[in-house]
Amino acid sequence: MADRTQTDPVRMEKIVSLCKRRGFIFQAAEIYGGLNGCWDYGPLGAELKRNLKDYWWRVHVQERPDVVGMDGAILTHNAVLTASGHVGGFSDPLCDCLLSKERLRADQIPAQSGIAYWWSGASRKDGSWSTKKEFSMLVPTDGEKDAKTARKGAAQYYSQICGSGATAADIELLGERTETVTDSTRYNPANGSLVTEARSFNLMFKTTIGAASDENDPASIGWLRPETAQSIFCQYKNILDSSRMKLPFGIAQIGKSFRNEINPRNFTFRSREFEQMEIEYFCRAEDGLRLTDEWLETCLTFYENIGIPRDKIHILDVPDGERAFYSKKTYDLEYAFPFGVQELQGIAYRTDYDLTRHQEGSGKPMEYFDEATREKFIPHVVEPSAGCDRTVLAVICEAFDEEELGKDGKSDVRTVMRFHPRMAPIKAAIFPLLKKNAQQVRIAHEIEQMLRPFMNVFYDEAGAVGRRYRRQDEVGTPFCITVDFETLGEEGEPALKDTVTIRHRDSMEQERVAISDLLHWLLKRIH
RNA sequence: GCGGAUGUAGCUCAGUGGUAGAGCGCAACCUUGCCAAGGUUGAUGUCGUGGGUUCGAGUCCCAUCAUCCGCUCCA
Repeated sequence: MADRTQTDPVRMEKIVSLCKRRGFIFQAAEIYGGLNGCWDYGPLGAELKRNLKDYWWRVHVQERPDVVGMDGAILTHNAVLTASGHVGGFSDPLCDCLLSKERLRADQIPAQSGIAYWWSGASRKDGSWSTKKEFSMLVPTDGEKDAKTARKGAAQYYSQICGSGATAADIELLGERTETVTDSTRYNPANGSLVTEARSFNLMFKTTIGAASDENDPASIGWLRPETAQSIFCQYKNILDSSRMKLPFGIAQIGKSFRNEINPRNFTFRSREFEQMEIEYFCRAEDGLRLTDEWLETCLTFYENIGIPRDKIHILDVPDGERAFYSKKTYDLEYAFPFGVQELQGIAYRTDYDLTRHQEGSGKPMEYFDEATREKFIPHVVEPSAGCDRTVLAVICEAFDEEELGKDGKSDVRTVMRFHPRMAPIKAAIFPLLKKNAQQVRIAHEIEQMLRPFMNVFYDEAGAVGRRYRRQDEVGTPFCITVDFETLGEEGEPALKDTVTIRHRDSMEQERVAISDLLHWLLKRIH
């Protein structure tokens, strides 16, 4: 297995730079200094993302008789997320060690007893600095630390906050007192240092609903959904009743979700606002594990069909103990981004956990009645859940290539985005060989008008044709169509009249296609 | 959230407290007969933002925002 920690920051910088330069992805609110964790898609990025979503929807919903779609509200009822466990559990109490600065999960600090040494402050022995900030070190009853170690730790702490390069030896501790503590979770077990007050980081965006809303009134609390899944579970019964679906069947949704990430990082990979492509596939309990494996295969095929080869996807069979407690099986599909191997998608067998929670929370029955077996039960669910923006980023990273084309000793690097044609933002570019040739220009425009209703195309006549090819390479246009002198029938074989040159992005090779065949020729390749 | 680094034209980056720069890109015209970098002309900057020091700040100081790296986190 490849080294999971291997990174290539230079490559990533080039990708980010190209994304901005060519209009794929910009930082949100850039002119105001940027908004942390938010990104905007430019003209080409919007096309790319739309191509991904459209293809996903076509393959997973429209081409399958057993999956239907929905589009749920982003604003979410407080009760929904209370029942799902998000309101109570979607936050972690965190605190920081004052001495080592490491971050700790407050609920994972063991209770310790012993003598706590407190200081009311400290000063530098040369008198150049002093503080009245309190600090404490614990000497546990059963530990190896003693008062001397505690004082040493305190001196180290104060020397750090002194900020003028003082060492622990330069510091004088003030106002020492001791206190017996029992079962305290306020001290870092690793070094005995006091930790900061636990702060709860709720990862959900809270809001209030209604003009006379009161944020203390539970009835007016609303949330931006942290995942699309919950609206599927909430509407499961309505969809079942209105669509006449029979188990096993799935409900798919593409839409925005929001998480107030503590630390957005890695370009669009971890954003505060992101789009998900999720399916909840409902089934009988005995089919859950088998269907999880089937969905794994379906998803791998999907990635292959958008230009991410199977061998680039790492399949992580999440082991016992690392899965969510309700999940009997989870696969994480990971991709080797230039910033490391990271999760693209999860496929989780979630049992009947979610529907059961909502049955309890709402008091409404979530059961399914199986006519064949005369059984009534809450269906189990397999959840293939993919990050849309992450997948766009993976498609971009996978497509990015720099090809060495140097000749005659001159170096020439061709930057080319090798998008799968069905993902490419621009499907074909149309050029007249010479913009001075009115006939070529006219025919090129006619071809543009002919193709435009069916696909995104781009007309260009500026500069030498070679330069135009290269410009299209950089945005990943798979086909360039050139109207030349053969098209006009003025030169070459008469058979070439009304044909055009098609130049392939990846191989740079050319072939001739009749104008009358063009539309069919292209549709076959971009579908 | 902590620590480190960075922030100057669309991009990549120079810039010693004293007039804002280069290469590429972009626009127009010329040239161009199929794979970039030929010619002429041109546009583009509150030097991330806000304070401060100074006669004078892109440069020094403080704060803040953002990005990257390392921690941490990622139900």
